[in-house]
Amino acid sequence: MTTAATEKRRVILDAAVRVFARQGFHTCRVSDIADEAGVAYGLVYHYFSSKEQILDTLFLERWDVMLQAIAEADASGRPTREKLYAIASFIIDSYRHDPELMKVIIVEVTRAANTFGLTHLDKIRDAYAGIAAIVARAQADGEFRSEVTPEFAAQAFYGAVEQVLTGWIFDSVTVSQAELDRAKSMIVETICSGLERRLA
Amino acid sequence: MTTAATEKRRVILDAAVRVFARQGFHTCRVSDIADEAGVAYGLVYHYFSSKEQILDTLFLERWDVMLQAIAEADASGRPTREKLYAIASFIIDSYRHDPELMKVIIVEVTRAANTFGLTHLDKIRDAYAGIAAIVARAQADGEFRSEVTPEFAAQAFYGAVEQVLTGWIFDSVTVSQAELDRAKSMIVETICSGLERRLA
Amino acid sequence: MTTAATEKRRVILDAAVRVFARQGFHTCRVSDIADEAGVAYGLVYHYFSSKEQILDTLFLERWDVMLQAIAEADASGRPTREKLYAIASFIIDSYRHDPELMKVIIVEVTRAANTFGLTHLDKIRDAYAGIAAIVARAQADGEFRSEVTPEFAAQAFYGAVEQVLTGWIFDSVTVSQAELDRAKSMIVETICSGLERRLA
Amino acid sequence: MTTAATEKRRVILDAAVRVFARQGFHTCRVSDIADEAGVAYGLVYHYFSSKEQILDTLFLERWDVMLQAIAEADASGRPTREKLYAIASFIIDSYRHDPELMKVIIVEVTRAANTFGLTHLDKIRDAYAGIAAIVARAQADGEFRSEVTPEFAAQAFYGAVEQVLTGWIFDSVTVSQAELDRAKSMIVETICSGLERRLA
DNA sequence: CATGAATGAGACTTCATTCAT
DNA sequence: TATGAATGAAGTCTCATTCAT
Repeated sequence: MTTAATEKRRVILDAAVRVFARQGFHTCRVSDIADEAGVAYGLVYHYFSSKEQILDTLFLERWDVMLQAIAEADASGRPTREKLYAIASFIIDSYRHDPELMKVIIVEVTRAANTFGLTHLDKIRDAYAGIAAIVARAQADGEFRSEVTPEFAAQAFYGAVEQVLTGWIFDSVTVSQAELDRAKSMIVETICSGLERRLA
Repeated sequence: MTTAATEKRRVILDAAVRVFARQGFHTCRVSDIADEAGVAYGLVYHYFSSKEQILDTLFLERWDVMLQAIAEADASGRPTREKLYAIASFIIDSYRHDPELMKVIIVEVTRAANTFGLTHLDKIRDAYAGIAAIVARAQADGEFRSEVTPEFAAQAFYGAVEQVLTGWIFDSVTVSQAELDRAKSMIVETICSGLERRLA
Repeated sequence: MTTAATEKRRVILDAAVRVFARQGFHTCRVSDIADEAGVAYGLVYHYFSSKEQILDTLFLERWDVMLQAIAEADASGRPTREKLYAIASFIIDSYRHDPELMKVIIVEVTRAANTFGLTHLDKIRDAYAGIAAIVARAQADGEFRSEVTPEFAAQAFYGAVEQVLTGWIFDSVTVSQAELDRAKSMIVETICSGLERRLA
Repeated sequence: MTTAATEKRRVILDAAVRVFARQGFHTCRVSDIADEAGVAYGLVYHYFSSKEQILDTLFLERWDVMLQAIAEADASGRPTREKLYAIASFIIDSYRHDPELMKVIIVEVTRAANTFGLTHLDKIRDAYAGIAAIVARAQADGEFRSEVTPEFAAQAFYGAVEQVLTGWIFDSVTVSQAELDRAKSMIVETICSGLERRLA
């Protein structure tokens, strides 16, 4: 595989992000992707075996980076708030860096698990599990109270992040850096305050 | 319109819930709905103008009841925790009462706003706005601190509820009454504790 | 069959004329006719066995009157120009009296013989034959020259009349009485002058 | 677009002529065209956006040639009878050369303007206008008398031609060259004699 | 690697007609 | 006579995928 070949593959993937973001996975045609990429129809099938595999690729590329970010946060010895702040930051910064890709991943994959055939459910749950692990450790350390399960805490945290992103995605307005940072703080502040052990 | 006529319409709607829940809106065929309902193909089009309109009808029927529940919670003079508990209860009890319908509404509508053409975005936002109003009132009363916006608070609350439901939906296991009640408590406890003003 | 029953039948036929004229036979639905007539769907099938039979009825009702007018013109002892003038008059006056009915007969039947399954071809040809008979008699009398066949002469005459009507039908403007009369004269003058024996 | 590609498009068009002529536009299915052409169903939609567009294409291809023939007749300095003879010849020779195509154009388009949505009305009228222009010139030159309008003259002429063709089309017998030529003469002789100024 | 013509199964929707009341 | 709910066959168009060049 030459470099040129690899580049075409990338061109198609990038075009697919724009097309999926604009028209939605189900509504767009493979030819729309080819057109957007400026390549011939058949070339898409040279690099990918199906339309779905393109979405798979886009999702996995990004999600694996996120799983890694969660793992790193967990492994760092920092305070729990900082760990969760790092994760919220990673996701929100991903949105800032490539809002179309995040729109596709959230709208077409994580929020559409049913339609997508439950293919990526395990991968998605890996993220919740990673967050839950951080919470469990905080509970073990007495930092977080144990009245809620780590699984629920992860759902609340991730649910808040995704809900905020979803709002931005469908508002179709550009979000300022300040707003992005404000959101990170609000999420961590609210959820962590809700989870922390209260002093007597 | 006779009673019999109305009943057939209902039979079709109920069948559609089961089919949408089982196969997904995009994947199922109109004939699947007709078969499930035990009526002729064409009768579906006698009562509904398209497959999409069936989903619209199911969503609006239920969502309007929920908007009403939110409005009632807001109007009640009860403490904020109780208001939010009432809302979480309403949604979770809806799930217990008819998990398939809730699956359809969440998976095919509220979490699929893009695919669905943004048709119901305003309706969906009405719910967030109703919750935000409750939070805003609590902040005005000094009960909740003002560091987070009511809009974010609503997103965090609703996001947590939906995330929990989504978990159940894709676990495809029956959830016990105790688990349902536990979830209500955890959601309200976590989010409200996160939002309440702390004593000095 | 009571009078009331007969009247409903007529109401449906009259409604069908308007609907066929407005939407075309192929494009309209039987329900459109029922709606236009203000009767229930099924009643149309009480009086007529099919949509096509309604058109058949409308056509035959009118066409038989025209065949009679042609026969009467032929039987009258008047000069040939007057015979043909009577026929052109009959057709054009039919248009003035009920343009929608004539539109339906011409557009959906006489000019659409193929689509309509050739059902009425013989009836239509009866009209040509009647006109041809008049021409043949004029040729036999030495009034018309014999260089053209009576069949062709009938085609030229009827073709001119229908073409003029078709023009009005698709102009969708109201035609004044003067224009109608002018057309009668032009048709007879042109065709008869073209057919008459020239003096040496 | 390679030559092979273009050829398949032509194959489909030619097959459509046969199918439309045999079964009628409304009665035939797109699959009939594909079968007749010996190509896959979808290929029809690769080259044409709808069944109607196939008919459009067939009509416009031929009609534009006819408009050109009319324009050339008008532009030639020849006597009016020769101009009109050229036009009648063109149309009748078109029928001899490809009776199925002419059947389709006349039955499904020019005589079915209503059904066809009036799409081509302007194009059709261009032909009448071209003939009317020839008549108007003859009137201005004193060759034709001015008692009839050029528009009517064009209708009478074209109406006669189309009526003759329609007769052949529905007779479904092969017409000899002699009959074709005879028809040309009769049309021109009759209409022109009817239009010409008479000597005092 | 690159092209885009060719394939054909599949789904929605329409609507003439029937029939129970 | 009158109603309109119920039926289901039929047809257009879409589009993912394949394949010859």
